[in-house]
Amino acid sequence: MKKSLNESGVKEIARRANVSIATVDRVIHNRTGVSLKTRNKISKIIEELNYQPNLLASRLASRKVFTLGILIPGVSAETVFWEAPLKGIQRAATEIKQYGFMTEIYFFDLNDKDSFKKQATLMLDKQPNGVLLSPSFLEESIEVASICKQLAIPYVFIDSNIPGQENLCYIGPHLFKSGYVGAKLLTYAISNQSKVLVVNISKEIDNYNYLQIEEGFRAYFSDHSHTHTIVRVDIRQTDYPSIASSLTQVLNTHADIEAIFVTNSRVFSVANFLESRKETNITLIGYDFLEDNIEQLKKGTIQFLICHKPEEQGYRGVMALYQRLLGASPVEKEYYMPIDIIMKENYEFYRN
Amino acid sequence: MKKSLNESGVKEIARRANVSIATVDRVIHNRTGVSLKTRNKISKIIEELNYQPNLLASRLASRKVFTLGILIPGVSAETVFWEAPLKGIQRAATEIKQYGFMTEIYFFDLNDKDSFKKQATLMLDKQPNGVLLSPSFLEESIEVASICKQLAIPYVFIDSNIPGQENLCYIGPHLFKSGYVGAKLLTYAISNQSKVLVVNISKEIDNYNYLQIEEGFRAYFSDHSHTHTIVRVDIRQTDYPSIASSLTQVLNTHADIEAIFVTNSRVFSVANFLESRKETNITLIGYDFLEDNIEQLKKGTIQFLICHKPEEQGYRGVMALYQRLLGASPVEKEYYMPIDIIMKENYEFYRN
DNA sequence: CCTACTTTCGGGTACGTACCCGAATAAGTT
DNA sequence: AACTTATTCGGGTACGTACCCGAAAGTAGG
Repeated sequence: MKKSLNESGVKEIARRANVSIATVDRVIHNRTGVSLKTRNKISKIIEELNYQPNLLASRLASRKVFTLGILIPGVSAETVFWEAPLKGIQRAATEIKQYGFMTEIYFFDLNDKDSFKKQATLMLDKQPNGVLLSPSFLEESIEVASICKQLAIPYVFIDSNIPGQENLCYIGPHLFKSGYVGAKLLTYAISNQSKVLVVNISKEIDNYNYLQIEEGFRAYFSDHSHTHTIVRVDIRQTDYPSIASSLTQVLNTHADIEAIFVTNSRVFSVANFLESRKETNITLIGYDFLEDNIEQLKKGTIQFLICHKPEEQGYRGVMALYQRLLGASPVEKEYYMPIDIIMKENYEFYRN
Repeated sequence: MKKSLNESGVKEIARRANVSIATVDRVIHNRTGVSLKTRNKISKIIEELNYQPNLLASRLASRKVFTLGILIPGVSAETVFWEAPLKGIQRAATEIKQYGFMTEIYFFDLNDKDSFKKQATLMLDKQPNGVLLSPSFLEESIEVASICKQLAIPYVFIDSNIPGQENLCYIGPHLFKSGYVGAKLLTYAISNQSKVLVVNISKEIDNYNYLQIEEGFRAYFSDHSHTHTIVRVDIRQTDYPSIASSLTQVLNTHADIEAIFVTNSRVFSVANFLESRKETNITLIGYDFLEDNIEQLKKGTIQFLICHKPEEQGYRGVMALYQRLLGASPVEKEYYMPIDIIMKENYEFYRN
């Protein structure tokens, strides 16, 4: 079994144009040193042959190493979520390593703007060939973006987006629609004219995300001539005692709450709370495929989890840069992740 | 930016073992012509260095061409479903083409056992290096499997499985659980003690699949001390008039049906029927992300679609063979697809 | 017309692996 | 011991592209 003779390829182009391989190569990489006349002739032949460079040979021959800078939140007890994107990033990293891609990951603290700035500087100082970041802090992220733009470094946002930037692409959820779906799921479990509670647990940060989700959530009710009452509570401390005390207060004031929608992955805390209070009649919906959440899903304390494939976000983010730098195929500007619905009955087959 | 000097690689191994590159190569591909002593020495060094061959160089240098034989149902008005796996297969095919993989697709008629046999023979006569098939016909598929086994050709099942075969892997849904999920979704929309209808529309074939789904569906109700009545109907003709007449009859006999569960992708026909009858109070659930189904989902005639990522099934099926033949990484024996839930509110982000 | 410099181009080697061919050595035979 | 045959091994080229280096051709200034 032999490979079919390669009819296209630099060699063939060179033959047809009566020039050397080196000259063809110059045209392909539009380097200098080719007269306009030959350049045109060669370009035309390339066009005709619909030449596709052999990526294998190309990467093998090239001594160039591409460096990718990744800027994401570090994983802590409070940010378990970021385990998944990290895993995806690492998977992509090993995959493209043999193609000469080096990946450097910089972790920042989600509770500390300065750490973001610091890590960003560290990253950019290395002048990477591509950047992937989670734009958790609006202003600071825009600054990173503008520096990248200046240095002609393509950059990709994951998990949350900043519209209007010239990023290579965004890979993450459509938060508004996601909240919308959450509301829809809620309505399956509650009666008319009932009271629902929206819970946001986070340390003031990243409530940019939160706002869009809640907006979508509320939009569903207003789109469907709602007869429900929406109560909301913000919990700024992420430790369990704080959460418990806040929730106790709310549930005491509103004894008739039928359902709770938690806007991020900390649903399990709320679930723990409900469990301890032996509240079995409250429907609970939240976000993300975390171990703690799945545990409560299995027990039935949580009814639905919404998930946006965080691991795939990380993976695709890296691969988008890879594609771009190799120029293999164009990159979609906005890659919205599916809004996946996870229940007790289908969680075991879910791929994060 | 230069690539870091390659510390591992055949050259380094050869240097350390005091042999030539050719000899190292012989050991790596366990070819003959190496004395046991040198073979062991080299093996040990390979172990120590944790040598990973450079796939790029390997594929480039190899003149070998791998052929993959694909055996799946052809796409027709009745089997639109198979568009998706086909698309995935083609995507994978173009991706691995530059690595020297040729893909040949053989289509058979889902209503014609003989066409399956015929296409299978055509495929196997070419002695492909790997086989991907949808084992739609039990006996005939087992025969294909045994021939492959004999010829030492790895083979992969997609969409439905035949347990106990020595296939490289299975890629597809867990049908029982899928039916289970369907039942769960139904219960969100119906009242207690109501009557539900299970509809199976297919020409006698592939009811192997159907049985598992219905089993799961029923299991949910019995697991949850059901108070529901389940009516079922088999429709052996897939044209609309036949479906309409069957359904008319059923709905006339059972006027109090609250929900319908269709066991495959032909839900849209049922939806059309309900629409024409102006039945807006019946909950409808079915399978697959087809254009016709989405249309009815948007209109609200269908409440839920369950989907198992058919396109990804095709893609992954091919890639499993690719991985195996290149020996890059081991292949999971059973790759169950997620059981995805699609509603009006999240369909636009779904990736098939 | 000669020298100095710029532009345009081709030869050739390298990337890491696959594999052919023939040489050297070992084993067996008369 | 001489010769045949089998076994073991190394040299070297090829895969398709990248890129270095130096040669040839063209341009300008005197």
